[in-house]
Amino acid sequence: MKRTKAPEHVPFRRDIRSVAQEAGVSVSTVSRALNGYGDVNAETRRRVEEAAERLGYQASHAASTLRQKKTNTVTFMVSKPWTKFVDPYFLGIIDGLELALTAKGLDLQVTLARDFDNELEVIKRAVERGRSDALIFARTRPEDERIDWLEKRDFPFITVGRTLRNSHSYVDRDQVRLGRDAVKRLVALGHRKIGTLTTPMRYTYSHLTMQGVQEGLEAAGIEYDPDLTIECYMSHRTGEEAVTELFMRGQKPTALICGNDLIAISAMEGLRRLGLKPGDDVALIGCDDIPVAAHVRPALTTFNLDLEALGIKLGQMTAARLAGDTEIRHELVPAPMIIRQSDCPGGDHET
Amino acid sequence: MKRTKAPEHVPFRRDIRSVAQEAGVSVSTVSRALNGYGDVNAETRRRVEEAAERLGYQASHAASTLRQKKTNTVTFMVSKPWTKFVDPYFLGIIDGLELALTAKGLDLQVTLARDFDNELEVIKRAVERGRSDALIFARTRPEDERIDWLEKRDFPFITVGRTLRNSHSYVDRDQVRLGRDAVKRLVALGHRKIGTLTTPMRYTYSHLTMQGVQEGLEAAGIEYDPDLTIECYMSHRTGEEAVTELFMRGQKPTALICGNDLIAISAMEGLRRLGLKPGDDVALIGCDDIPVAAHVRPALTTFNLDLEALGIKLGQMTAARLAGDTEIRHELVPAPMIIRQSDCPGGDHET
DNA sequence: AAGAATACCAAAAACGTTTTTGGTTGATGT
DNA sequence: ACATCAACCAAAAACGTTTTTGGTATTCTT
Repeated sequence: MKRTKAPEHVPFRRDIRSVAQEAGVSVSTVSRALNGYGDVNAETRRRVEEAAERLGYQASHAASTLRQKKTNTVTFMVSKPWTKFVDPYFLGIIDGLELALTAKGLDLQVTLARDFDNELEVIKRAVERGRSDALIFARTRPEDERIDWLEKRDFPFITVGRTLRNSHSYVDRDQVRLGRDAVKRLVALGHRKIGTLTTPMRYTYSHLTMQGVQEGLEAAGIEYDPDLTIECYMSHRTGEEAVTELFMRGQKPTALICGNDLIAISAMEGLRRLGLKPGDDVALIGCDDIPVAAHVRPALTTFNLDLEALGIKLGQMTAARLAGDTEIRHELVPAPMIIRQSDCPGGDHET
Repeated sequence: MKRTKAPEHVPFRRDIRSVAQEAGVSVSTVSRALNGYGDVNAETRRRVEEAAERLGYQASHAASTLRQKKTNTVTFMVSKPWTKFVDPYFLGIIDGLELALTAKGLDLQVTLARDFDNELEVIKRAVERGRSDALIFARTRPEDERIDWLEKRDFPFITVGRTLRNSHSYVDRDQVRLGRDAVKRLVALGHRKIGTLTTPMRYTYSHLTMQGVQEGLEAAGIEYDPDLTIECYMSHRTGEEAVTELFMRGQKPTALICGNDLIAISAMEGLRRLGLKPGDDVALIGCDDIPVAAHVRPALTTFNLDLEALGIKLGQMTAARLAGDTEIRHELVPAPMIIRQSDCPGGDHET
């Protein structure tokens, strides 16, 4: 039992040299064999692969990264304010993303940003330390300093969501159309006084949804009343509080379009507290189709989003970008409406 | 403008040598200054830090890992079957985990396992390629091959949840006590016929909860009837279907203890379909206090779990382990009951 | 059968750090 | 004034790969 300077508890070396020795070839041949380059005999390759298998060898990621100057890793950054409440959204995306990336031999790595200010910090750190080849993040804002920084550095990235300039590749849902569709549906049901409980306006997608809502109202010949719109922050103003505030203003909408499902569900509670029956006295439409939306009473009418498909598209775009595709690409995925029970006819008798 | 062999589009080198040049010191001094070692003048250190800042320099992670033989990174593995339905659980933990780890100068990295079989694969890959110094994962099973493999390799890891042998460090919730408390509460409300909709029995925590339930029943002098227990898989048998099956068996429980909140919420719907009023005809108790639990009608009585606290504990244990603590540690966090409306008195008139 | 082409492979260089080794400078004690 | 010591720092080695360079058998061409 000869241990060639075995360090501490490690039973034996698992570096490329031990594989070379085991297979009876040179180090460089092992590398070529394992990385699938040419110039290596099929028989030799087999021997090398077997030796590697036997030793449980995998090339050190650090060493190979250092040499190749690429990590074969893509980082997805998720911001904390996001995690807390819209969880399925985030997880669905990385599910699809992971699928598409591994298919291309890329690793996915998820990092967290503690808070708003921390986001740029996290990005800088990841990029400057060279921990990944591309970055993906969501919750874009109309003016987004993360994007400014990355563009200046010419570092590959793709976002979920748009900005004002849209000078970069993104994947997004067709929020404008979603807003229009929601209004159209409610108008068709007889509603004229339609309120909106939006997600925070610092995000681009909130603006786009509102744009859709306004377009929908205009198309129906209804004047948009800003007083019927209220911004919700899940941390300190949920749908419940928003509804209360809306009615305290003296507004009596017969229908509410909600920026996400959690807002809608908590708005239901707010309505009940005011003695109104959600889905009966007041129609509600959500936005995300979170898992619980179907199980709530009344079951929530909302918009579906195929998160996995979105993630896959994201992964494919990223892989293409890393393979040399320099084109800036914009992809919109549709958001079909899921009709359940929370939207109801109404409006006429209330006016 | 002299660019010393600038590769491609990169404006200038960002390696340690350029920092050394900028600061007018040697490479080794830069390293010592930046990593906070002694033997470097305060003034010199300041100069170096400024130079690094000016150049936007961060030590290459690959290079420093290669040299130090440690990554200063901890990997949290999340299994896909988990992500889909019990999202907040997962995210809450990594929130706390990240907090504790960054406080100790460690990076958190999250990876996904596509499915059951993939889990070991992912672990092997991460460990063999040396991408992190320690591993954390959840959803432990009574016999867990991931643990066997890691123990054989003597690789540092900590789990969320227990196994049969418990030969390793873990953090867990006191599920047994939770089961007992749930029964105690329902018995106090007058229930005698108590059903259980468990989470999949392949996970240890399901067993522990059931153990608690049985202990609770025994303490109340009620015989445990296996026919009142039914296993739910969120993928193909939700609480709704489980309830249906339970009543089709001829069982008429007056109360249901549910393995998680989503089971409870979908069970409510199942009850309604049978013409029963959840929280009125049949009492329900959930398990996780997911964000929506309070907004559902009837509001769900359930058990809280301070996920962030759990994550923090996890992070601290991991950091200690990496700092040389070889002790095997077991930590249980409490699970206080959150009483809302879904549990109701009953039972007597039904028997 | 000789030269050229091909297939295969070994040796060495390079990637960007950290850490060890050893040396220089300036201050301190006698 | 000399030896000692402390403080600071530069040079070089090492980490484990990948890739380039160059060389040696083997096969192919004529």
